[in-house]
Amino acid sequence: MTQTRTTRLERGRSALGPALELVHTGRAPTRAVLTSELGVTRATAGAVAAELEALGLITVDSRPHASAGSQGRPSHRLFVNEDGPVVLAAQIHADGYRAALVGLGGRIVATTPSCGIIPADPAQVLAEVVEAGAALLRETGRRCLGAGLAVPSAVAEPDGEALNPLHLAWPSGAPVRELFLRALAEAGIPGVTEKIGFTGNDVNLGALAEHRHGAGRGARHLLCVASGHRGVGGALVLDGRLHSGSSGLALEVGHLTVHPEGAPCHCGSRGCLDVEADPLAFLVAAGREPGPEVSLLHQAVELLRNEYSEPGVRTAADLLIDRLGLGLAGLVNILNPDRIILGGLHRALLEADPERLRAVVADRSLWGRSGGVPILPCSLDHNSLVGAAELGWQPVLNDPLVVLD
Amino acid sequence: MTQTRTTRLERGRSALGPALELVHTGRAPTRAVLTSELGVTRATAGAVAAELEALGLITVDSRPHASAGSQGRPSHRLFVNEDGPVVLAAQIHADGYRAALVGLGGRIVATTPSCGIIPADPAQVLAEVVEAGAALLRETGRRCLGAGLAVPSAVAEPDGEALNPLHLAWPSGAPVRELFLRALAEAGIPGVTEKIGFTGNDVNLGALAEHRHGAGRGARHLLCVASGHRGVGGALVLDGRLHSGSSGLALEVGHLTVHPEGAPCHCGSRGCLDVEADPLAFLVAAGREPGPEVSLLHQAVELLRNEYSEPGVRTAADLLIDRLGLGLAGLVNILNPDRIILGGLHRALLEADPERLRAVVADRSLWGRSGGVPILPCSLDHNSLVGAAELGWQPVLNDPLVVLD
DNA sequence: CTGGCTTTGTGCCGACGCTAAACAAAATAC
DNA sequence: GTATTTTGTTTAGCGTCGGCACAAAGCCAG
Repeated sequence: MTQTRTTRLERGRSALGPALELVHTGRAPTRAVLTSELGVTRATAGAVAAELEALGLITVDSRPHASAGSQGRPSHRLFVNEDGPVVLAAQIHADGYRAALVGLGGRIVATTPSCGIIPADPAQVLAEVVEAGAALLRETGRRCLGAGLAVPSAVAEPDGEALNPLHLAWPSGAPVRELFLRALAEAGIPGVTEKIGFTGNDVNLGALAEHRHGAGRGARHLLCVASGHRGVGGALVLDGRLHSGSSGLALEVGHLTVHPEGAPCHCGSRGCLDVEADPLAFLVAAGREPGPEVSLLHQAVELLRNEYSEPGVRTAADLLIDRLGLGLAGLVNILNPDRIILGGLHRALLEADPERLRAVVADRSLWGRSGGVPILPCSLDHNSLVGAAELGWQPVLNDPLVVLD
Repeated sequence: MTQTRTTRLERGRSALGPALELVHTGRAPTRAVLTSELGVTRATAGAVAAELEALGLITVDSRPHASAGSQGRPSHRLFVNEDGPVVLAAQIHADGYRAALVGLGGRIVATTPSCGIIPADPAQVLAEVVEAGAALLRETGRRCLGAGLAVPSAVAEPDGEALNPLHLAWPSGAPVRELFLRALAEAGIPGVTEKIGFTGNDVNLGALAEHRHGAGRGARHLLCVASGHRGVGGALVLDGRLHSGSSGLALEVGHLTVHPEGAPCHCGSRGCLDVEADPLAFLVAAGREPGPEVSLLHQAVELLRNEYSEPGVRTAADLLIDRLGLGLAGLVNILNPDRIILGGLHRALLEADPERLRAVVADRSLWGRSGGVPILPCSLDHNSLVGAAELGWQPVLNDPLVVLD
């Protein structure tokens, strides 16, 4: 119990938020790093750390630990408080929905199994998933500071409507943010009064999670591309902030042309990435009849992992890698990211033949410098869920004193 | 002479920079607006304005002026100081080079005529253009606070090398930023010691200028596309900041596929925007033999403006509008900007048939909401030059107290 | 083991940049 | 002319952070 806090920090915009974000994203393991990262003095960093500890958000390990061999006094280490508050995260996807409690640092504290049936009524789905989350809160007794939701469709800003949720039987334009907030209010979940944030596209939120806690950590301009059930989604994190466009419709990368003579697409064009490099396209290219029992993504990934040695599967994979590479090269020319992360089927394609994909991207993007961008598989389980939690954490990261209510 | 400044503001990060930027971009005509835009109290806004006035950067008109009919005490109006310091702006383009002095607010105070010959040695060109700028400084007796340079090629970060300057006889990889800084030092221009900024791609800088002073003012996500001599350039301003990618190569939009069966491009693909919608493509489509006397851009724009009624010209224009629209639609799907500004030949195409272009973009981008993005012609003369000046102004906008040296 | 050296953490004081609140000024509304 | 609205200024005060001195805790040299 360190009660020796002397400089009382009061509510307002101070270094508290940035400091918490550094610990949250694992970039501030000690007070010393906090000092240099924030650009403040040791005195300030110490006071900020003490305040965050007093708020119950972080813990400090004062015991001497095996130091890294450098001389000088060893630092005390800072951790997010594993037993601290959580946010409620919810995800709707093609195979079902899932609720979880996520702590600082992006750690999933508790989760429900994925429920496999999606009712056609968005309000009912959201009420069910929020109730599942509320049950987790009751079981664990954790304090809840916010909530976030990931949906498998574009989310129109500023009102948060789900546009063209192709994988679900939902109507286009369903006001998911409003329905989610209403469900939270009905379930008595606190900390969700604000009208901003809280709902986002799953690929976007997965990208945000990867940037903060996964393979995208440290990237300045991060591009994520992932194929789920049908179609291809993209997301872009610029200087730590999600770019979702002026109305939430950015990175609709599914309609890049990657095969001019290719299959027709519902958008009216031909050979779009959406129809040339998604799970269905892979199964068809490999000559398999897609079955209805499990998701197309699951079938495609299993086929790729288990039967890659078969020539037909290998050929289909090469074809999709080439198409995907062409699309990524186009994005590289436009966005010039310093890292690319792939999810879903595209992750499996990358892992099947990393060199082929990298070569295609480097070959078709301008100048080797830009073409040499690292391409990595995503590294988090349930990254959309963790990303949804980031939405709920954001007010706390902006001003940790909101914890005091 | 208002000497009644009481609250002395000292060097450091205060509201001075944001306040100056608001006046600079014309978004703070009065102290009252400054108060609300900065989110500070009237007392602070007043002190900040007084300090900026004392620094010689802005002027205050205390005389009563014809108020806008609203009740309450009329505001005093704030202006950038027309007789204040300037920055040296330089531009290299296909037709020559030009130097200018640019004040706050993006106003061109003095400019040289465009010199029509570009020597093959970058160092010599930059020495000449800087010397022309130095001569302007001597003539006008203005104080110089910085400098900026616009070049017609991608500029690789972080070192500032010109990549593939197709329009010039320069070698690719010429270290233009270093050469520019050296020329400035030789000419004794002050305020250019820092190693960051100061050199950028002309379309990027034009976009920045349009965002701050022209048709892009107020846009949150601004996309600019322009065709100059050959090829097509793009630029993106996000939340007021230029996105030039992780290595300065973003928005190389010239290789979007807009005509799958189109002409081969040096990038290895076919039907790229670069070869389908630039001035040469237009002249060829209209059945004209491009002459060597003036620039291709000039020939194309003149043809479009003077002979639009001729069927062949009209048909060629429609063709290019369709190609350009396809490329813009692809960009809209990826970037979801809230405004698009066109320059060069594309501006002329827009003005020739605005409805056709808007219809193509709306038709080929997803969802009307995203497709309804406003498309405007650029509105500044010499926007690249003004944008280059913005690079020079940036340190002053970050901390106006640098004026004190 | 002892005495430097280096790095980290803390207590104290002051300064800077802002807010809050009262007051003053200049216009319109009635 | 008086009330109301909006803008600008003055004064007091507070919060956050920098500067500095000092203490603590580990290496390293002898």
